[in-house]
Amino acid sequence: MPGGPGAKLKDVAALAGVSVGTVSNVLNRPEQVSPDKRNRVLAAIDELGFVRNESARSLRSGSTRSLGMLVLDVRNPFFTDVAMGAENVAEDHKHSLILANSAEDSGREQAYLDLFEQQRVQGILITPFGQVLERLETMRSRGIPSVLVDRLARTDQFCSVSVDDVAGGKAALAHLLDVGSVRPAFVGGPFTLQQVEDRYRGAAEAAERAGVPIQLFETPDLKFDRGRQVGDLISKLEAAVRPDAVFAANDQLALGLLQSFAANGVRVPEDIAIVGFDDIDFASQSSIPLTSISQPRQLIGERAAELLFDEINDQPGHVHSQVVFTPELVARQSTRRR
Amino acid sequence: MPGGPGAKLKDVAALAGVSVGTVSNVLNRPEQVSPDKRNRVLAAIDELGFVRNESARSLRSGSTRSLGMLVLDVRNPFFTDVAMGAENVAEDHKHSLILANSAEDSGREQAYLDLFEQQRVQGILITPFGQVLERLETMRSRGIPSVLVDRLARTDQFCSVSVDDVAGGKAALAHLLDVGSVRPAFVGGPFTLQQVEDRYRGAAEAAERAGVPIQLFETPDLKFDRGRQVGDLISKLEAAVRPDAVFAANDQLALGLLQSFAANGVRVPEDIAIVGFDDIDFASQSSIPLTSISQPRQLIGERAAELLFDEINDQPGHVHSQVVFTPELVARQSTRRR
DNA sequence: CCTTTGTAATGAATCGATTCATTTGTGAAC
DNA sequence: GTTCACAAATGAATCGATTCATTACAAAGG
Repeated sequence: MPGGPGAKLKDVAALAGVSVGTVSNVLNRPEQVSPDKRNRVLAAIDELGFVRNESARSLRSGSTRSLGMLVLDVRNPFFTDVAMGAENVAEDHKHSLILANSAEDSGREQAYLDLFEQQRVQGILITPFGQVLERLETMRSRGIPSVLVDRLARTDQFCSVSVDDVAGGKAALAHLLDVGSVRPAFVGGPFTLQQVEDRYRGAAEAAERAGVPIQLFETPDLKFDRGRQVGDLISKLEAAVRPDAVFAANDQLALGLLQSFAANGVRVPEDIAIVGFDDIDFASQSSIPLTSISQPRQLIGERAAELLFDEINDQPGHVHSQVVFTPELVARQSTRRR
Repeated sequence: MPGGPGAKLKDVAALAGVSVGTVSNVLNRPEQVSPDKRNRVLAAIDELGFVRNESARSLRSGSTRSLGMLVLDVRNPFFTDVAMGAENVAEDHKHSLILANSAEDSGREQAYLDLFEQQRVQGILITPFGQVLERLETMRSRGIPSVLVDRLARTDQFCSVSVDDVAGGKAALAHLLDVGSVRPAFVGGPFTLQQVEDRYRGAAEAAERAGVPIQLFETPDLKFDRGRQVGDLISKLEAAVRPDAVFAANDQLALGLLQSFAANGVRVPEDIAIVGFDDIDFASQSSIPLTSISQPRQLIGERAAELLFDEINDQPGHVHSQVVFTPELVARQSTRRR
């Protein structure tokens, strides 16, 4: 069973007493080989511990069996969930997914695209960070298509899978009003992030429609610590002017707010209700379970991978499409009606 | 700049008016090429948009520039942090890291090892799930070494990087006693997991040394929901017999306990103190920040990758070594002295 | 002026699997 | 008995870069 290190196709053929072409056929089109020889070949493979050399395979055949996926931050559970969805679809197509992390760094982003190009991946799933759309178009013209993930393609040059953040923002604020808020606030930023912009816009629309003003607390990023800072700020306001509900642009911020409020004796939801966005696992696992806007993370990854395979296989006839999911509000204790 | 799709080395050579060997040298040993030709070649590469074919490169040269990493669960922030550490080291060595997720499934684990073998990765970082040590030894004998991550190698056949869970357990319980606990409990399971076993053993030793009995709540897994279930159970106990402190085998469980206690009106830390294990981000981000045992996650990944490169480069002279980090207790509000 | 030494450059052979045009073999049909 | 159709098997050519033995050339030494 062990076999010497590095048996090759030729060795298998010799041991099985067949030609190399036949061994190759057993590997790639077993149904075209007579059962007799097929078994002999399989036995030889087993005996020699033969493992096909993927480099040689893809060099000759001209195509690899892999996709590249480039995300903004592997540490964010949102992206690992999306990646798992994509991976499952890739697996169905007998492809493997190479997961890379641009870590919100243009240099790394470019480096990984270089790598994908050298490896001749069949296609790329990407949450773009820097200015890469032009390069992606070039890559497509050279035979490597890509699909934008968690980001709506403005042009019709790409397929994309994203979530309707405006609708999400609207739902969040509508819910807050519904549980009785009269002084809602929005916490988030920077507004250069399309998602923050959209979520705020949705919330503002809903507020305006109800004739309620909305306070704005802008943050330089979406991390936990910012949430805590803003929370400390809000806690110090006089009860008469203090918001009675907060919509945070993501769950990290919301958790920061929650921790600050707990530390400052502001009760949630009695004094202030909170809605987050993303519905990461830890939203529901917080001491006070957090109401949040839930995105179909795994589904996003699946659809993106499906679109990509569609483009890979269909090539000329492919029409780009933009899939937009509508997120859903999941009500929990942090907005329980007072 | 765009260039036709798929320029190859030969085309570059033709355009630059040099031989293919020279172009290859520019790519691999630029210092051995005269500046004049080097520049002409680089210009040609740029003009044609040439991208080297990694399959051809590694087929001929006999070695790839990649490592495989196989973790138990990409969704667990612990592993993504470890992976980031490993990735950084791989990058320093101009290698790329292929991250794969066995998702605690033996089938997937085997499938990814197949893949790594076919891709001829230079080495493998793995948190084993099923019975794979024997296979890993076979793979090493065929030229693909591996390092065990977050798991102590019992044999001296492997390098490994892990954490001293016994010491961690000891520290956790010592801390609880230190803040005044007289009826501590341990929550976790199954005990077939080496880590659970070790953490409990450490805690039990510390308790025994102090002459304090320790209650045991065994769970079938380490997930959040189990923590909540056990929490509900504990909350219902009469105050006189109820534990006054809990050491949870990981942070997920601890967060579950915390949520349950909050819901049942059991105050933390006044009524019950809690210590977790792993110190994931969400431990500190909980409403009541959680005391936890912190592991140097990134460092674990870095050291593991370094050991792997050591073995890859040193081959015959390599001596396997077991790196064991001692975890550190980070005290937070959940164990604040009453 | 010839030889030696060393650096640059060359290009044919090579890595290991796949492909495909060709050959071989088998049974059915006439 | 011969022909035909079709399935199975063959093996040389091929993918694109790297390698390395060889050649070309220049400078230095005698």
